[in-house]
Amino acid sequence: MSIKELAQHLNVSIGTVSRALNGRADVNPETRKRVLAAAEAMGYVANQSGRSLRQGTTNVIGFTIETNVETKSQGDTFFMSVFDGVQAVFARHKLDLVVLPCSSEDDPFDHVRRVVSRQFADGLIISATQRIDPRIDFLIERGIPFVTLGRSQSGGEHSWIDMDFDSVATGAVARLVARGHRRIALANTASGINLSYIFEDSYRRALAEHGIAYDPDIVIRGEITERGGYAICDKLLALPDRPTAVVLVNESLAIGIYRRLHDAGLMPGRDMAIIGLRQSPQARFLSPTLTCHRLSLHDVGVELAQSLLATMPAYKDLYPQGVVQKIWPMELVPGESDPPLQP
Amino acid sequence: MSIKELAQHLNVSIGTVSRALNGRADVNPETRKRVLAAAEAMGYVANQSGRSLRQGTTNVIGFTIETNVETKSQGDTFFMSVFDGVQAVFARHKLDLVVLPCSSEDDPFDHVRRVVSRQFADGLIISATQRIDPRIDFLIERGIPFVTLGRSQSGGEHSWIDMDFDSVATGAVARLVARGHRRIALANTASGINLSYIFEDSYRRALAEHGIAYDPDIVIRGEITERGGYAICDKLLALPDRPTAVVLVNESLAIGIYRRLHDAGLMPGRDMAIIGLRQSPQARFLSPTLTCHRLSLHDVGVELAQSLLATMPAYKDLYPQGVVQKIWPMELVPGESDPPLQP
DNA sequence: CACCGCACCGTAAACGTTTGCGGTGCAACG
DNA sequence: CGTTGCACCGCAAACGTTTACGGTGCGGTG
Repeated sequence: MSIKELAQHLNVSIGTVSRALNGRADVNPETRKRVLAAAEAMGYVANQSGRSLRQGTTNVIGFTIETNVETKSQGDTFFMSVFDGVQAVFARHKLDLVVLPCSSEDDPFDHVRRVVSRQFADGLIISATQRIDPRIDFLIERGIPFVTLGRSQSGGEHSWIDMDFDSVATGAVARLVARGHRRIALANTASGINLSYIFEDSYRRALAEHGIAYDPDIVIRGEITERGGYAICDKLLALPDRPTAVVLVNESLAIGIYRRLHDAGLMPGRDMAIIGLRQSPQARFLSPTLTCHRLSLHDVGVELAQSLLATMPAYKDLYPQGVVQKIWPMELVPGESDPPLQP
Repeated sequence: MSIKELAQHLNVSIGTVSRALNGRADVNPETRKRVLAAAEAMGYVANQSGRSLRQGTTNVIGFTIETNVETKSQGDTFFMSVFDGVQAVFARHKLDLVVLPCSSEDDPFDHVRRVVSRQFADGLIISATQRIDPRIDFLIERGIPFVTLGRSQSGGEHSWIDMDFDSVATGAVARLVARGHRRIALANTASGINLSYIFEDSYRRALAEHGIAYDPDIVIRGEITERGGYAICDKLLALPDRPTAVVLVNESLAIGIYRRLHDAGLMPGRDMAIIGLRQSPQARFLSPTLTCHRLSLHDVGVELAQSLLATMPAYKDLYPQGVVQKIWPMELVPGESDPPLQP
């Protein structure tokens, strides 16, 4: 079912059919109606390869994720919610979202290079940014429109959306200090993801502001999974001078930490104050409830999509915001896991 | 950087370049080496649109998922593991996996139709199969190679992989009966997903085998989320003749059920026996530990990929298994959540 | 009546590949 | 030396679009 068949069925030239379908001006309204009707009836839809060969554009946006659940995971419904927001925007422009998973055996840089050379997409959304991320320099050099979900120190000016981990870390420390805590641990991720640096820097700055000395012994890095949380809590409990509170870089850790405390006959909150990151469905159902932070991932997705379009020449007029670098606010949701310290 | 530039840089015809790169026989080993070296050096890689326009093939496999987290979908971690297995197979054949998320505002059938008409992929993996699933008939009619993750009653013969929910349901009932339970509830999903029918049928059959009457009051359907679990448990606790055990169609429910029991001053296991479905990271860290079922999602992904290739003409010789319809075993992992009933 | 402008449409080139076909040159064979 | 076979390579068509360009016919204007 090619445009040629459709054309000779209608007794017009293929040029006219193409113009009619693409909404060009110089075509008789009457014939346009005929063409549209016939296309609908015969189920014609333009071949994507032919079209993109001619126009050099695919109408596809790629979203890279990493399938390494152990170290990079963001929680169980994180990406699904973001995708939903992204699609809400793209649907209005007849753009299709495709997710390009980078397998755990593959290198993220190689992955992006392959994606680019295969010309899958007109634009890319990159997640899990590293502190030094060669993908960013590469994409800038190649002139591929892209946005990252997460900041980086790499490369030149580019659009990114990130969450306000700075405020979360400093706010959590301040809140714990106000509640009498002085020995505040940090549970961080061991991966090179930029978030881990931002989070730890802010944590250290907040400690300094409250006149608390930084103690590397209570900054533990590990897998940001339930199992990782268990292991991290294990190490904290083994310390001679046990911390009274811990700030988490990821809410999945909370599950494991709760479990480890229970196994030691201790009670989360009372025996160790805990502040988690994002209000995930699981964290919401912990007992005692986890103090964490509200965040609309759907809206993050919307913002990602709009920022990407703003960098694409074809959509510049519709989204004139230019380069956007936005830190998304996270609002603290008080729970029962960080009560005032009992002397 | 087209094949033409590469060719005139090498002083050969584009045909020769193409043949050299594609490993055809009738090309001088010496020139092939030159071509490969030059392609590598100049960073040439064949334009996908041109190639697929000519050959009618994209070397891409699509995997549809639904981002409607509330009702249908498994979470991120479920699919990430599956993707990883799928890619392990595809990588050997230079096939690329792209994930095609169906937004929560979109209809899954329309989504698949758009995917097909856009000619994104040479083959498809379809998840979240409905009991009656028009996508299956559509794909068969169009002759698109595909596999489904999940059975269905629709359409003709096609390949599918599914998990052994039958054995899980009957095994769970049998185990609970052996431990003294007679009043066994079922927490099911309210969506039209085929799994819910299979699960409930098996549950009813198992009850009958043990001479227990089916009671619709203790079969509760709702969202398969933590919140859904809370609501379902709410209903169970409100019943005049409270069940002593509950079988779950999804392990996320367990989190909410545990929470609801705690809120009522009850203890999971002791006051209500619980058997979950899959051994997820969250479920593993519940306390008391959840009795559930082990399952290698990576292997499911591998099987999905192989079964799909078996239906594609180009790979038939490598994967000669034909139509495969496989029920994947799930092995019970005993936990503390279903102890013998105390009289 | 001659001319112009305009609305509409057909023609054909171009996008980057792959591949069947034919052609060249060389070695081997009779 | 003539013929054949073979290894290798160039030529050009084809895939399905989009789009610049030119052409036709018509109504309107001078």
